[in-house]
Amino acid sequence: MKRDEAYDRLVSRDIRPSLQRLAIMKFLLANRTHPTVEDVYKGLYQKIPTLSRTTVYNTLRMFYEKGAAQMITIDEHRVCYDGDLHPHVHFFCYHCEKVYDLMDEEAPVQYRGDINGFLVKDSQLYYRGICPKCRAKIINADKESSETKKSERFAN
Amino acid sequence: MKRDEAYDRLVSRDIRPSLQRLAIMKFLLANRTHPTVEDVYKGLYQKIPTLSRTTVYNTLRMFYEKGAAQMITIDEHRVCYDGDLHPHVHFFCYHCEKVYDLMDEEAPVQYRGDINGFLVKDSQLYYRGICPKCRAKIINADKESSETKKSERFAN
DNA sequence: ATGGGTGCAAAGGATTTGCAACATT
DNA sequence: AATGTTGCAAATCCTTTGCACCCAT
Repeated sequence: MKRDEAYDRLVSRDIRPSLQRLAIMKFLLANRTHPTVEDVYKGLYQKIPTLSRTTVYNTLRMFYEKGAAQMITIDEHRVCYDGDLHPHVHFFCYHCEKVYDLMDEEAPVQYRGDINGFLVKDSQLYYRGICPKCRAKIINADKESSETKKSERFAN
Repeated sequence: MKRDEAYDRLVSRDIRPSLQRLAIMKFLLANRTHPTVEDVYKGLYQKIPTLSRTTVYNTLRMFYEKGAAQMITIDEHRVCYDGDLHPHVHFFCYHCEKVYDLMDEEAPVQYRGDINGFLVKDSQLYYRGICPKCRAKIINADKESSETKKSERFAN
């Protein structure tokens, strides 16, 4: 049984466990929804009213740099983070703009180290498309209107 | 021998080959350096002085949506594009901030279609780390100074 | 007192939007 | 005429930076 996963995650990566850092890491471990900076900030500033976005930005970035979190750039508009360090595939729905895990899909590569002189430190496998919920919505929406929908902008 | 690869690429994806679109696609096919919007704009506005960034933004995005180019979000700060449609691995050096192709690496997955209800339209495999040139530079730089360098910010 | 951590306000920069002008069929 | 395309200017929004304050050692 693990005592404090967040605390351990921090100290094992040489990150001093300040109040804010612990709270942010706890949030990351409790919310496996690939939160953005804004998500983390909003989820936390009630408990920590003095929290600033700057701290969240700096802290999440540092978590990534120290290997304590994954940084996900699947969404062109904003970065999000993942406390789950196990390699897994991410799926971005460009209809609802959410990021999903595709756990069943194997993430075949997670190379580290040297590849032809390139020093690989982390890797990400991204799929993009439309999630099941949005597919269902789109089918219904299509029955009612004919205006251009986001899903239709993409080639099949 | 191919007549006009750019033209063919456009019309085959139902994109009307305007002057600007042709120029942008030509640029993409001639410059396999993963150009950003700014790169394309700067490379073209001498020949097409009236060209606007807006058009480059809109056009590159549309190329992606129509399947005429790859959109690469490996760099958190800006999107870049790739006229090469063959699946291949991209490497981002967070020292020089350039995107490289890792052609030797196989891109093992390029799934399309339905995965557990998720409709996959495109996929990207990204590696991040330090490129050969920057590794060499860093080794030399380390001999001279001891200030914190970008490469040192990342855990090993 | 010294260095690390935090937070505010401002700056920076990439991308999008609204709309008018233009081209094309 | 109608529709699609382009481009300017403004707006938006994510992220970073500079700096002062605070806290812990």
